[in-house]
Amino acid sequence: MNLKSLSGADPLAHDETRRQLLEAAGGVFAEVGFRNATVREICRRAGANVAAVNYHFGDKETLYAEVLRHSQQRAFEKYPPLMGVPADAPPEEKLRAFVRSFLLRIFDDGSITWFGKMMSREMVEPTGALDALVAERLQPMADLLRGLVAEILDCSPDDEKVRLSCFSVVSQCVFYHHCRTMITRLFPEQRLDASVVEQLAGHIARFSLAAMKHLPDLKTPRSKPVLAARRRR
Amino acid sequence: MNLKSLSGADPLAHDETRRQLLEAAGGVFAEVGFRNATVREICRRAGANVAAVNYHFGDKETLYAEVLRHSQQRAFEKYPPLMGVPADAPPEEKLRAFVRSFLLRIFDDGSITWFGKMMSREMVEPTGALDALVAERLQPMADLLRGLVAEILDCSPDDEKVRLSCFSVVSQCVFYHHCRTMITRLFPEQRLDASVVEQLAGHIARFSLAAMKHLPDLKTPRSKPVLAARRRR
Amino acid sequence: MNLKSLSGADPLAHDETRRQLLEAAGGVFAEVGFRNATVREICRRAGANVAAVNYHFGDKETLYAEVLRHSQQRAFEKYPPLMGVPADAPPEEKLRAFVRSFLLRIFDDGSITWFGKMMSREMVEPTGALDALVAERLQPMADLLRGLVAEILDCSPDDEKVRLSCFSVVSQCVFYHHCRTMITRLFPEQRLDASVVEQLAGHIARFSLAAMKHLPDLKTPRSKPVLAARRRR
Amino acid sequence: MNLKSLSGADPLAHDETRRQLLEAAGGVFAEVGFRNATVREICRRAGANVAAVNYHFGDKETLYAEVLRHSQQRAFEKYPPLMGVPADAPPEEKLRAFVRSFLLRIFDDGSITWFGKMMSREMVEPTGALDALVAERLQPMADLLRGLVAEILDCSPDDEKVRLSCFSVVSQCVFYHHCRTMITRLFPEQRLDASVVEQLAGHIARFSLAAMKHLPDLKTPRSKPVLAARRRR
DNA sequence: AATGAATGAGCCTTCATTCAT
DNA sequence: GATGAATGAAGGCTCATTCAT
Repeated sequence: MNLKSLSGADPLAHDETRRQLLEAAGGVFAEVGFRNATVREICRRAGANVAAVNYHFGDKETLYAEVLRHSQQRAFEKYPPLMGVPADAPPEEKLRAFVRSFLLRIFDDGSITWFGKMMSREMVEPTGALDALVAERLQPMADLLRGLVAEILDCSPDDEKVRLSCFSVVSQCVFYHHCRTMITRLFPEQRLDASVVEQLAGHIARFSLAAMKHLPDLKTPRSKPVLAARRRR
Repeated sequence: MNLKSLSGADPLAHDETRRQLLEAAGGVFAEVGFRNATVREICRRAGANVAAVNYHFGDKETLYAEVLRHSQQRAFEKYPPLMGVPADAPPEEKLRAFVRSFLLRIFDDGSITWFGKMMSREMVEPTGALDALVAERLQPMADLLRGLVAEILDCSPDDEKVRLSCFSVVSQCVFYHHCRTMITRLFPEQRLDASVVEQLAGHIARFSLAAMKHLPDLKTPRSKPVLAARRRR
Repeated sequence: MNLKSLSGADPLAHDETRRQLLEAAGGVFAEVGFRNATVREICRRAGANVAAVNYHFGDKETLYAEVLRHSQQRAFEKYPPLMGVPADAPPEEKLRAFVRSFLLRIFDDGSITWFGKMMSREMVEPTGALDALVAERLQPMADLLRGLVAEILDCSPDDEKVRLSCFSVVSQCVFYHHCRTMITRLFPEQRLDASVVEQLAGHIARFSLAAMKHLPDLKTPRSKPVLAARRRR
Repeated sequence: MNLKSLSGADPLAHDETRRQLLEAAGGVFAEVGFRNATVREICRRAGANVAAVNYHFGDKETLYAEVLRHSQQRAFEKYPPLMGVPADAPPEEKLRAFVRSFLLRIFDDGSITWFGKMMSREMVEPTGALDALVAERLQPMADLLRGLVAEILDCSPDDEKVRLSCFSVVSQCVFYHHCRTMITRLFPEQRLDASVVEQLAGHIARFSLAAMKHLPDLKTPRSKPVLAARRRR
C-alpha cells in the first residue's frame, strides 16, 4: 500500500475517480435513462474529464451495466428478500418480509433508489444489461416467491393460480415506482417516501394474504362464455 | 397520384397526410419512445416529407401530444371503463368490467396498444402531454374506481383503505404492460396476448374481490407495533 | 425541369452541392489520404455544412468510394488503355499506347490526378473500395497487357516470362506516382509534369520493347550459379 | 522481474525498454503506418508504460524517425547495395547484385521488412524523417546506380538516357512492395516471399540488361514528331 | 528513473429544425 | 400548401500528451 509511490501515479486516485463516476452515473441514468444521459454530464458531476468514462469503463454502455450491477448488489445486500426472517417461519410471515424488503429497496433514500429507477426503465426499454441481472438475481427471487405462494395456496408451484398470484403480489410492489408519477397526480394525498413503507407493505401483505386465503376454487378458469356454459354442467 | 398538388390547395390531401403522420408516429413512439423516435423515420413511414412533422404539428413534441390524445380517445371509445355494464349492476360486477376493459386496452391488437405502450413510457419519463390526459380522462377513471371500491369495502371514498385497495387493483392491471419484458423472461410459460385477457381479468377480479371482502379490520394499519404484537404470540 | 419550383427545394442545388463535395473530397483524399482527411475540411472546401457529407453520402467511407469510382471513370474515359489505336495495329504499337495512356492518367492536370494519388494510397493501405475497382477496371487492363506481352514474346499468356514482363512494364509506369517524392529529391533535374509524358512514355516503351525482343531464353531461371554457368557458355 | 526499479536507477533496464520500444514500434509502423499507429499499442507490445514513448523519445514523431533510421541501418548492414561483389567486377554483375540486394531488403523475413514497408509509406506520405535518410543513404545509392548504368550504356552519367534507365531499373524493384496488394489481387498465382527473390532478381537483371544493350539510339527523344518519324520507317 | 491516471482537442456522426422555392 | 436541401448543435469516442508521484 505504501509501495504505490514507487510506481508512479496513485492507484487510490484511480479507484476514487472510478467510484465518483459510478456515483454520478447512477444519478444521471436514474434521472434520465440510458439514452438521454450524456457522458459529458456524468463526467461533469464526477468532476472528471470528458474522456474519463472511456478511460475507466471503455464506453457508456459498459458504465451503465456496471452501475446497474453495482446498485443491485448494494440494494440486495442492504435489503435481502426475506429480511432475516428465520427459515422456519410460516410462509405468511416470509411473504410479509418479501413485500417489505421490496418496498424498502424502492423507497430507500440514497443511491439504492437508482436501482429501482433503472429497473423501471429496463422494463420499458431493456438494454443488454438486463439479462445478466435476471439470471443471477431476479430468477432466484421469482422462484422464492413462487415457493411461498404455493405453500400458502397449498398447491403445486406450477399451478396457474400460483403464477397469477405471484404476479398479483409483485405488481402491487413495483407499482410504487413504475407509477409514482401517476400516483402523485391522481392521489396527491398519498405520500411517497421511506416513511410510508410500513403502511404500504402492511396493506399489500394483508390484501394479498386475504385474497389467497379466500380465492374461490375454480375448476376451469378460462374465458367467460365457456365458464357460464361449463358451470351449468 | 398527387397531381392535385399541381393545381393549388387540396384540403383532403392535407388531412390525409396529417392522419398518416399520426398513424406512423403512433407506431414509432410506441416502439422506441419519444426520444429514440426520429422525425425522419416517422415521415418515412407516413410516406411524407422530412419537414411534414414540423409543417403539420409545429414540432416533434406537439406531434407526440397529439398522438397520445388521439390514441387515448380511440382506446376509451372502443373499451369504455365499465364496458356497458348497466348502471344498477352490483359494484362487484362493475369492478370486473373495469378490470377487463383495462386489460383489453392493453392487449388490443392494433393501434390501440400504442396507448398502453406510450403510457408505460409516460410513467417512467413523463412529458408535458401527460397532464392534459390526467385531467380529462384519468382522474374521472380514478374517481370511478374509488367509488366502486368504497362501495365494496363499505366505507368512505376518502378512507386510506380505499385508496390503497385502488392501488392494488390498478397495479395488477398495469403490471402486464409495464413488466411484460420481465414476465416473459421469468415466466416464459405465460402467454401475453389478446387471448389471455379473460384469464387475467378473471384472476385479478377474483383476487381483488376476495381480498376486499376479507381484509382484516385494522385500527392501526401502519407499522411495526402490529408486527411486534404478532411476535409476542 | 421547370416543375422543380412546384416541389419545394431545388434539386439542381442538391446535385451541385454533391458535385462540389466530390470535388473537394477528391482534393483532400488525394492530398492526405482517407484517414487523415477530415469531413470538416472537405465541407469547408465545398462551402458546405459539416453535416453535408453525411447528408449526401451517408458517411465518410461511402464518399471516399464514390470519389474513387468517379475519378477512375473520368480517368479512363479521357485516357482509355489503348488510346484509340486501331484493333489491327501491331502489338508493339498497342503497348506504346498502353504505356502512354498510363502516364497521361498519372500526369493529367486536374481532378484526374486524384485517381493516381488515391490509387497510390490504396496500394499501401487498401480500403474496401479497392476490390470493386479491381474487378471492374483493373483486371481487364491486366488481361489486356498480358495478351500484348504474350504476343510480343510469342508465348503463352500463362508463361512466367509474360507475367514478369508485365510487372516490368507496369512498374516503370506506376513508379512515377509512387515514387514522385523520391525522384524529386534524388534527381531534382527531372521535371515531373504533363510536359514530360511523351519523354517518359517513349523511354518506357523503347526500354521494354528492347528488353522483350532480346530477353535471353532461359531453361532454368533461378539462382546465380546457374547464371554464372550460362555466362561461360 | 523489475524489482531493480525499487533500488534506484538501472541504466540497463533503461536501454532495454528503449530497445523494445524500437522493436515494437517497427512492427506497428510497418503494419499500419505512422498516423494509424497508436502510442498505446506500441507500448503494450513493448510491455512498457503508456508514457514510455514520450519519456524515451519525446514524442511519437521522433520515435518514428528513430525507427526508420534504425531499420535502415540494419537493412543496409545485412544487404549492402553491391552484396560483396568485387570492385573490379564488370558493371553488369554489379547491377545484378544491386537488384538482388534491393529485393532481399524487401523480402527479408523479420524486422528488416519494416524498412521496406515504412519506405513505401514514406513515398506516398513523406514525413520529416525522410530527408535525413535521403542525404545519408539513398543519394549515394542513386549515384552508385547512375554510375553503373552510365558504364553499361557507355555514356555520361548526366545523360537523360542514364537517368531514365535508372528509373526503369529501380522501378522494377520497388514495384514488389509498393504494389504487393495489387499483384496478389491481379496475379494470385505469383508468390511474394523470400523464396522468389532469386527468380525476380534474375528477371529484372536480364530484362534491364537486355533493354540497355539494345536501346535504340535516339537523337530527339521527346514528343510525337519522333513517333511520327519512327512510324515512317 | 519511470509510471499511469487524467486531460482536452478533435473526429465522425445524428437529428430536429429552418427556409427558399 | 408542401417540399427537401441544408444547417448547427450536440453526442460518443479516440489518442497523444502531461504531470504528480
